Amino acid sequence: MDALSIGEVAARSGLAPSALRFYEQEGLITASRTAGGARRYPRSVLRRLAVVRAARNVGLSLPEIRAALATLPEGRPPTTDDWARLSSDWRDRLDEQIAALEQLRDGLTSCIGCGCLSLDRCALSNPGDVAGTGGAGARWLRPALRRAPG
Amino acid sequence: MDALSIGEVAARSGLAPSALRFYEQEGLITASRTAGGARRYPRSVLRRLAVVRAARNVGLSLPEIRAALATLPEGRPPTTDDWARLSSDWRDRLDEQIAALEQLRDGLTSCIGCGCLSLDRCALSNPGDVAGTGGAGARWLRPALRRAPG
DNA sequence: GTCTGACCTCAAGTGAACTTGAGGTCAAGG
DNA sequence: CCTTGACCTCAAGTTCACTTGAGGTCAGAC
Repeated sequence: MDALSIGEVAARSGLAPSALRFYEQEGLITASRTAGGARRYPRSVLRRLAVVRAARNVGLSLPEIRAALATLPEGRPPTTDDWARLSSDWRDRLDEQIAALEQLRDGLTSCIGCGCLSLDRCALSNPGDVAGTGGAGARWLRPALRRAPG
Repeated sequence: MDALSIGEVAARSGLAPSALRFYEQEGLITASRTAGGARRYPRSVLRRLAVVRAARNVGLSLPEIRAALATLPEGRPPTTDDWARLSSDWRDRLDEQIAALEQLRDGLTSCIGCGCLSLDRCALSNPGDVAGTGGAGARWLRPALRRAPG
């Protein structure tokens, strides 16, 4: 009654079963097992997944989310205080992202029609630096928004 | 005098030589060759690369940028009108991204402390849907901002 | 004449966040 | 008993925007 199968959690959360297994592997959620080896999730996993999704939307990576979740109690839903702390951190992040985009947009607006696009000085080509990357692979900054389930 | 080597273009644009070769391969820029086979770029490539960077900052993919560049004259710098058209399109994109982030932030703000995070109704978990993905691989929405060169 | 540095090509690797596929188990229904 | 469906594991594939590495060419300085 209180134990959900992976299929049920997938349906209710909008995540694919493969994503749920992956999240477990990454330490974002946990599951008990039936005698046969099938995963059983407590209902609270849905709320936890909602938190994960919110964090992803804010632009956190899975390791960062894991760290944030580690500050929450594993077994029971987060208290009002827990949630207030996390969500206020995330709001700050969003504010930063919005500010960066606005800066870029304003630079763009002031550039329209001027053809000024010079490498060192145009606000468009050189938005306020936001983060460094380093290493190989695709290097982009935080994604703005991710899709929510249908 | 008017022909730049790949090393010079890399230094002036802040892009790695490998990135310049890659962009050429992807059809974003072109280069002539010396007798020995080394690339020679006209000075205008710097402006073109600035446009590419601006477009990346706005969140366009390389194929999208290629399409946008295809509407510009290849040999000479874009006219004021060309640039006005592109940059106004991009500004609209930025406006959309900003609006989506603000919606998310406002949902987050209204959620702080309420612990309401319910799967179907919370604005945080379900921001206004912005785009669909589909297919395999990493699926995130447009990155917010990319770093400019030092 | 050889060394150095800048350049070349082509194939394969990188990171993130998952998905896909192959091959197998388990419980319930007919 | 056999099939169907839901589940399991583990390895490999996917996208994007590049980087890295191996192996080679070429021009100028010493």
